[in-house]
Amino acid sequence: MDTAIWWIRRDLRLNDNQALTNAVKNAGHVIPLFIIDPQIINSPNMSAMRLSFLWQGLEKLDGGLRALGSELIIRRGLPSEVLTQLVEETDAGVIYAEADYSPHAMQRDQEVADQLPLELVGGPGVSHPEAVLKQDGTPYLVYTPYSRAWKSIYKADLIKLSPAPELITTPQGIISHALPSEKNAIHNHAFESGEEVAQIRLKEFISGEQPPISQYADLRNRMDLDGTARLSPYLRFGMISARECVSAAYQALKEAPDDPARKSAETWLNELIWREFYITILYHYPEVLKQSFREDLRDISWRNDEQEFDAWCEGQTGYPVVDAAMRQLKYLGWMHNRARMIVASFLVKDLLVDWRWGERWFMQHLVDGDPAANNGGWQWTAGTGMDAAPYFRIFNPILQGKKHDPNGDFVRRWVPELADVPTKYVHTPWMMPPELQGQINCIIGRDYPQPIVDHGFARQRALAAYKQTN
DNA sequence: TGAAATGTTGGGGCG
DNA sequence: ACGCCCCAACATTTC
Repeated sequence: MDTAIWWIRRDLRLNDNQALTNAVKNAGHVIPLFIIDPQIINSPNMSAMRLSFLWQGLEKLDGGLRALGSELIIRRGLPSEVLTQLVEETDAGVIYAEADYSPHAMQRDQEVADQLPLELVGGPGVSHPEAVLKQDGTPYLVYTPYSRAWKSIYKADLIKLSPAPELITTPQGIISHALPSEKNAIHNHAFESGEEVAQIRLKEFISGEQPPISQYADLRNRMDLDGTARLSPYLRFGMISARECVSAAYQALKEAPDDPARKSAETWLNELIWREFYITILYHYPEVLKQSFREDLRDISWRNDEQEFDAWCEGQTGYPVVDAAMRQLKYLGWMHNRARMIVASFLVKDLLVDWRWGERWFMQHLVDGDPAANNGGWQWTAGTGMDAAPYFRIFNPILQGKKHDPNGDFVRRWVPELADVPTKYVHTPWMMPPELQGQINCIIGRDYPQPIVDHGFARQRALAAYKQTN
């Protein structure tokens, strides 16, 4: 077996890459291949920013490969056809790829495996979806027991990272297609693509440079601060491995036995395990992409008002925190985790819009957009998922703003109309006395919208709508 | 990884 | 000195 194809999908990295490691170990020649699958690229759920992030990530990967004596081969087409063709061309004896458990990927890989020697190794998370199960062999549906079982299986000393290869030998003269010409159309300053950036970000986060991990538990909910790791886009494309992140979390836990730091490391580890939980759920229950997990909540009479949905999308609801977050999403292709919960609760509960509308909008805009985590998050907020928030848990956008953006800096940054609103009114600008509105040249209803719905009223309406299905 | 409604307690003003 | 009321602060229940 002299030639192996390393089929790259969501593992754009050289470090701790089991597919790559296997290929290098078991074959003299390795062909790193990325297939531009028109089905994925042209999907209505694709985001322009996510695509740009991908193209730029591929360029970075190509650079890394060239430093090791190799290069990235790019082909366009249906994966099974492209691979058949390339195997014929190069006489490759095996294809290594990192497993991907989303329904679309599983079907694609099955088609390939039916015709070609495909070896799936590793995966998007630390755990295999079949590995963490209850005594009776069925998947956990509640997070806490799941995480307990997860931690008892994947202990710190079990996670051994494999270093990047020192040399990759790739046959010369294999035809590679160019990346699309619009690949550099969007440059995201908040999330520069590539494995190198991801590595730096993880190290800074752990060592406590910019957002100190020792205060993560306290600061992670502050929308006005950079209290989170901001690694989600890199995890989404495997520019850093989940194993490396978990390993780093364990390390931080070991080195910080006292409280603020210890609790922070534990909290971050749990966030990573939430990711594993949702990957596992989607693997066992792929139908959650189509409908609510809970059967008793499948026929809520959503209002689905298109105008209100548009106002939500564009950050024009009149609730400053909601609008700031939605504009942050559009601008950065990323939203703070706390903000995701707030805007999701607002859409689903206050506006009574089907959670799937919000799920789709997020997929169309998030650089880190991933079906498992995104669906899990939306079903959690809507109360329709497993171990979800109870239906009566309705976020108050004003209180959430005051609590998690206490000075209003997050609002002022993303909603410039409100830049001069004093902190007292920054989360309730419609309460400003008319004189003040004139003074700062921010007339509510003219320069910034009135709230499109009264939260108190909307809350009652949501409770009634959810109760009706029970 | 909520918020609102309702219940309880205790200090202080006051007749 | 006493009972009464008010209400903030906190606790519990409910959605």
